[in-house]
Amino acid sequence: MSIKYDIEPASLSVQIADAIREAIVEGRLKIDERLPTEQELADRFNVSRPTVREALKRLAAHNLIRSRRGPAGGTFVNRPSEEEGRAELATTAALMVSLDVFSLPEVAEARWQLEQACIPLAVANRRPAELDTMIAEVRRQEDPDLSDEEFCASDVRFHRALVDATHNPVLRFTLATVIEGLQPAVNMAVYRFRERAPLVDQHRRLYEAIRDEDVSAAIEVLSEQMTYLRASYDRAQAWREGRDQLEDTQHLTIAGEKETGAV
Amino acid sequence: MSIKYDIEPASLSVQIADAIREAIVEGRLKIDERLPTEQELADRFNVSRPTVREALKRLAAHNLIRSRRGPAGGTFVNRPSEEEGRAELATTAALMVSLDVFSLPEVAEARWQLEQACIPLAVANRRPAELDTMIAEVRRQEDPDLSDEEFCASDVRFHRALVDATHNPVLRFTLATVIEGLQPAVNMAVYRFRERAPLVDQHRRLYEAIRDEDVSAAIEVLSEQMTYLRASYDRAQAWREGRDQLEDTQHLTIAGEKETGAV
DNA sequence: GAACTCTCATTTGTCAAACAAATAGGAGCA
DNA sequence: TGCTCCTATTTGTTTGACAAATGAGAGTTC
Repeated sequence: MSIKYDIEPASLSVQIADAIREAIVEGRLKIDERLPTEQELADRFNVSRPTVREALKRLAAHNLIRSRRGPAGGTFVNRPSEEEGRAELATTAALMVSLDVFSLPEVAEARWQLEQACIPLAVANRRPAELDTMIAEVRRQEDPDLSDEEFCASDVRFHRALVDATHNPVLRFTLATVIEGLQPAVNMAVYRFRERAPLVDQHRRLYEAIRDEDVSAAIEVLSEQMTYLRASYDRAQAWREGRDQLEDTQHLTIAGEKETGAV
Repeated sequence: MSIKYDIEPASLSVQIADAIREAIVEGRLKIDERLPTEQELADRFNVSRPTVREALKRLAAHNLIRSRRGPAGGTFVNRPSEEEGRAELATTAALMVSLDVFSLPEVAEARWQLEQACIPLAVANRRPAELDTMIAEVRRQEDPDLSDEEFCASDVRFHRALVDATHNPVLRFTLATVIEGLQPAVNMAVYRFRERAPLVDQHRRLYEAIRDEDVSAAIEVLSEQMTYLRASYDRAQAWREGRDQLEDTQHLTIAGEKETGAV
């Protein structure tokens, strides 16, 4: 299969997208610089405008470019922000776990090890802002009226604050995969199979350990939480596999498939 | 800025892409299932075929779909593979470091902590295959005739084998960001500022520690390597910042911008 | 009857020309 | 000077068409 991709040339829109992408990565197109107009690009590459537009949409899908209409408009090179990159990592990861590429216990083990790796730096570099966020989320999680969705979201924010406390952008970036991508999807898959109280208690103790600069205590709490979660994950994973047996063959209906009318 | 995105509706191609993406994620479109033809989609969404195609290209950019021509052709939902997901993470990360979103010392610190996190699992789960790969790469790195590019590539393969040894797909997936994305770019940025011999020696001792199931020794070697690299990174970072001062304003020339002739 | 070749219908890939919509800048005017 | 309106530019979208790939079936030959 991969051989086929080598011998037969990629479609024109792919070639053009790659060429522009390369120009951006190598710095020939600088950040915030304006690209030629679509018509000019079409002329230069000897293709039609729709083909150029397909290429640009490929790049836009990765947030490499932005477009504006009007005389001062055009297509511009986007400055890659850490935030947008994190979002892309997160959606990629969420897709994979939602389509069962990863099993829940695997996610649990990975998250455990990765968050553990953050503890020493978090203890060393944490600032009041992150501590405030953590304890605020703990208090929110203690509210029994909190919806399941909000509890899961708060859980994610708590763990993100832990990673933020390292004050290392690369760690924050990399762990977006598990914290903002995998964990939300996992949370929604398992929230029926666990209790809130133990988690909140663990969060509070984790906060206290970070606050008191006690690395080993923090690691201990984290291990405890992951041991607890692993049991829930096992139950949820079993349920997931059972569910797959009797999945109903839903007919294809794509959302938004209707009269858009006001075109 | 974000407000603007909320009030003004996204372009049609974005709306359609999101709708189809949602259908995939929610399972209404199953893996390897065939989507309606482009003309059918255009009719259903009440848009033209080029608009549908732009939407499909957005999804294709994320490897969510594939297309084939012919009677049995069409557009199909891709099974997301761990490998493709890793590639996407890696390219995203490589883009960010090549455009100076991250500083080299930050990358060093993150990589150190993250690889450390892999050591316990690697020691517990390593198999002969990974050990063989590691020692093979060490031997290759000892060859003084090896080109700089090949040495850097071997370095990446060695560290990837370390992560592979954990036999945890989520860890392998997540660390692709640093191992396959950041590290190659960093290597090319710093290879002039370090010696090979210490690195190869460290790699050999790291291999031996993993082989002998000695966690603390492995972590020790890793710390040593990161301490050594940090100095190189600092020098390279200083050079990078100096280079930015006098960057020449290259004129825009996009590669492949020529007569494609055989269209 | 089996196997081979050829034609054909289907579907994506690409092109061409046009209109719609947004918008910045300038002409005209008070 | 400052306001309004017009206009040119550029992306967004439509329509219609042709090119290229390719699987399936008809027809032919052994």
